[in-house]
Amino acid sequence: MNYKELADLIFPDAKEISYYEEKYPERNLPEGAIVSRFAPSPTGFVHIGGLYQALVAIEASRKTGGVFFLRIEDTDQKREIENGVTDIVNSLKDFDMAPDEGMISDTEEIGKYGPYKQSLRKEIYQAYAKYLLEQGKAYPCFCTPEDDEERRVKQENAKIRPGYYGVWAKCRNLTVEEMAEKIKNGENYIIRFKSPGREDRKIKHKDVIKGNVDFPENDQDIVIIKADGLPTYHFAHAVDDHLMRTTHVIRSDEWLSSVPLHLQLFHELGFKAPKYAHISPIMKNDNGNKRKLSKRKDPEAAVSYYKEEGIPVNAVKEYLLNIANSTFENWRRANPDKPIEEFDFQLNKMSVSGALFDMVKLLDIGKTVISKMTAEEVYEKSLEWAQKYDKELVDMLKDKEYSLKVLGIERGNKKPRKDISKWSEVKQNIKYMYDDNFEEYPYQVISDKESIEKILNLYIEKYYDENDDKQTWFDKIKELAGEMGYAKEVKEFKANPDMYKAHVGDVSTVLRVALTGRTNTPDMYEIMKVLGKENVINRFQKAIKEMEK
RNA sequence: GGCCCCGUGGUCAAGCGGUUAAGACAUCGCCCUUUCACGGCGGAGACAUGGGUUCGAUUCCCGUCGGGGUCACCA
Repeated sequence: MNYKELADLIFPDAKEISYYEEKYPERNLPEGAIVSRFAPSPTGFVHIGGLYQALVAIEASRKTGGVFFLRIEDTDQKREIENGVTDIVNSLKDFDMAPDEGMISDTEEIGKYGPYKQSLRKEIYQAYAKYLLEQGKAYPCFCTPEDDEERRVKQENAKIRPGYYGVWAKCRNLTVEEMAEKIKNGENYIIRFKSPGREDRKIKHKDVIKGNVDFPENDQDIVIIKADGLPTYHFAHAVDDHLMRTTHVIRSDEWLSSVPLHLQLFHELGFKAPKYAHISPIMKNDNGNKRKLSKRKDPEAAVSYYKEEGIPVNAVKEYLLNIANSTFENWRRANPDKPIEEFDFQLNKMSVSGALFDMVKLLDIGKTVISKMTAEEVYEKSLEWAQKYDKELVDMLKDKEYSLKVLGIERGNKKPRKDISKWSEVKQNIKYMYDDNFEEYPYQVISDKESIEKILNLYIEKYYDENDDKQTWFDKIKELAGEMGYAKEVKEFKANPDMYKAHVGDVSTVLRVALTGRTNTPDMYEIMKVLGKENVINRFQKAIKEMEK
């Protein structure tokens, strides 16, 4: 009995690896092209950190004329959730981040390097495991989970490094005959990698983001094929990223410490190792401590949150890009109207330390992004959002022509209005333009019934003319203020505060409150224009009646 | 605990041996203005700490402290 025969005994049907090497040839890509991927497990909702990684991978690959693909890492069926893959695919779509290759639905995929779902690649992993077995670089391990647990406890009690290595690697030293014997006897086993490493030796690794990092060599005989016949992450990573011809593995930095193992795996498998770029995760401040955004505690951890809140897709991407490459902000200021695709993203300029998530800043970007949109765009996007999340808004927006006017107030000029940061704010922002049943009339400086009635009546009867231009319109309000004995100019009022009870601004406020039920609104002249004469007068009359109650 | 990563204003961060230590968000004040949002101007606010190396350290080295990650038949 030799290794070859043992390998045949374990995987009798596995193909030669040359078959796969030929089936998945090196990619014919321009020099320097980055092939990267997003490789999530379908074990829960898509995390903002995942989206961040995917965005970085996309940017890196697109900027270099490479490929970005989506691989599903579903080798742990226990943790899998329903619709996991669909969620991932749709989340990427929602952010206009559909992959060039890989899964495009729960069952469909595109690209020549598939299958892109690991559970469908079982025979490939087995072929490579067999290849390792044949060379004596892997071996079957008959230790039961109980054995492993016992070992762990012993190691812990003795305060020595835990794991399956050295003298603790019991099955490592079994003879081929003993192994074959046990297998023939029907004993359960898994396949372990026979690590050639030594803990007292160092390896050097140059990470694209973290820079030079030295580690002790890996000496753990890690499991490569589990009892269910599926590979562990490490083995699948090596086989897949080799076969899919990944050039850059861009992943969360929780993987940094397994780099020695991965490098060893690539080497023993005879693969050229990819470059690694370990990204620091997005953190959150929790009572003075930094921690990862948590699925349980933080709603904003789920990408679905942004969709539900209606935070513009581009705002999220700009915010993330900003964290990824701090030069983005400067670029954006210099190029306020360019699409983000034109930004020259640099993988190696990423920050090494983890950023704290800043919702305030995100929302600020949201404001800016929305302020640059046309009324038509704002209309379409809000409607699209509303159809999913707010029927009342859908109703409001029914009259498109009118809505475009409403949303067009103070929009499209040099200093566009910046008051909406997300689609879920639209309704509150424009409600009064559709509905004149105000909960209250919060009058301010001028608040006595008599003065208000007088102002409103005078305005309707004597001053309001829907055909006035803006200057005339405002001059008339000044006149009205004068007629009431208020200061016609705010400056004058400020110069002689004792001479007047109020000023033209206070008169405007009365009109504004009567018209909109609010103290703060966009330009009132435009509001009146959009509302139209009939509405304006009706609203003022209603306000007068309201005073009499 | 071992190993690894990180540490510039509240936050994101430029800077990488000599700088008045940028900028953005947030905050405060003023200006603009019929209100708000915007815009303009200005203010306050930082190199975790102790040792080295150096003529000179935010920048380089070591320790300390602080934060994070990792040590599964999970990814």
